[in-house]
Amino acid sequence: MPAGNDPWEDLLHLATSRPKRAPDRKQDRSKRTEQQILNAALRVFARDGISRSRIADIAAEAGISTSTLYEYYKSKEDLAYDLPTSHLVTFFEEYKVAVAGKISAREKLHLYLSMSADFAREHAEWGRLFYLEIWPSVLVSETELRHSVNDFARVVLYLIDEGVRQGEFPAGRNTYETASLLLGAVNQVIITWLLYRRPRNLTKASAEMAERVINMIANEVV
Amino acid sequence: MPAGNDPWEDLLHLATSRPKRAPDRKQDRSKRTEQQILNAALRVFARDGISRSRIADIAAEAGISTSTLYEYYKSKEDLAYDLPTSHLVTFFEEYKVAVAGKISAREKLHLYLSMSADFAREHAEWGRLFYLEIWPSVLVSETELRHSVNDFARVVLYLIDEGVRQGEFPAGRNTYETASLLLGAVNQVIITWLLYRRPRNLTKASAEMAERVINMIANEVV
DNA sequence: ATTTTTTTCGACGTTTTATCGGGAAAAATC
DNA sequence: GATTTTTCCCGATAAAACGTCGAAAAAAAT
Repeated sequence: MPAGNDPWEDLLHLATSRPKRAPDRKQDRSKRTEQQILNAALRVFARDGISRSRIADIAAEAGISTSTLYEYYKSKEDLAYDLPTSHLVTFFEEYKVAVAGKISAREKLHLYLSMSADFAREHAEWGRLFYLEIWPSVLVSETELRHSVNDFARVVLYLIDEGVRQGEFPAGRNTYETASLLLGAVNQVIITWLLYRRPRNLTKASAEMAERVINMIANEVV
Repeated sequence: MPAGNDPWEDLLHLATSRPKRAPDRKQDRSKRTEQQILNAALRVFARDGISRSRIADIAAEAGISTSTLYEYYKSKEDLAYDLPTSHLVTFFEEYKVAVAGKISAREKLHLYLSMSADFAREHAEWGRLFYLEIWPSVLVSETELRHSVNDFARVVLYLIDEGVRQGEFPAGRNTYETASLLLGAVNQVIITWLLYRRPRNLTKASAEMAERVINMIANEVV
């Protein structure tokens, strides 16, 4: 699918087609091994945190030797930063499907924020890795992963702009500031849940928060 | 100073008196060495990130041998998590002084959020360490540092409650949710600045954000 | 069946982390 | 001001984790 005329479609398409640095493996056996590594790494990273995790543990968990793991990833860091991408692509794909029926920017935005929290809840191991270790990391800015991370924020930016254009949100506010407000508020809820499992019902809490903040923005007197 | 009757005073007092796991060093020479270690560690951690930093580098930067460093901290992690505390205490002390004149919860809250951003700007190396590596870390919940981190959020919680009691903010909202909203929004601005140095003027941007969100909360129709 | 390509792994070298005991420097005691 | 005691520092060295390489095993191609 080439770049069309609809910038919204283009944005989502881009987000769902980030190249997963394909290692160009020929045999099926390799694809299985790779999957085993990723699954094992996710478990170990989420359990011990990236810095405390040992390559040997991940390899053992995956049922292979350490040297085989190095055949696939050149370092622990490499593995850690490659890991979140595929999940993130999945999230964008799910969102793409779910958002299809929605018309207003408001609805799209609300869905986006709620779904991101729900995705973190459903994939809690991934969530811990992504929200608590990868996203805030100083080092992301130097990796390929940063494109996916940027896509994540760019969607919010776009939807706010759209909302303003369609008169759903008042004009006259810095879009970046508004995006930070939305993302910051919802992410804070997600992070607290990942760390302390509170509030108990993340789905409800994040949907409420999204609803509340979007309302505030819509009703803001400029 | 013992625990008095003013819960606000007590809260601030607690935050400024978190025990810095004192290694009980007797000689002045040691105090100097310790300070050299902390300074060196801050520089190295901020430059390379915790995981990439090497004990040997920190020791060299501090002008001591690695074994001496181990005399003071039993591991790299230990050092990393001990580092932010003293700065955080300094922040609370500065805030304590600055807030003395303020009466309304709104003013206190605005000052708090603005000052926290400004503090991160003035101590950018510390800021990178604290906001990007320590705070979100899965591991904080197991360290002493978490008390200081909790103090940080507790102040916001308290001030929102106070604002509600005094009629500055509407009642009927979950205080935790409101606190997440405020903290999340302002922290997002700080984090973005630490990572990308944008927006250019953090002082202005964070003050604006604080102002905006506090206004929204004050004018919210429940 | 043989050759070629792909994948895996054990053995080994390197880097980083951490320990330990002896000796120097400072403080305390006389 | 000489001694004893305590505190502090470092070189040598052990332990652990990281990373490499060549050869063997498995799969695919001929």
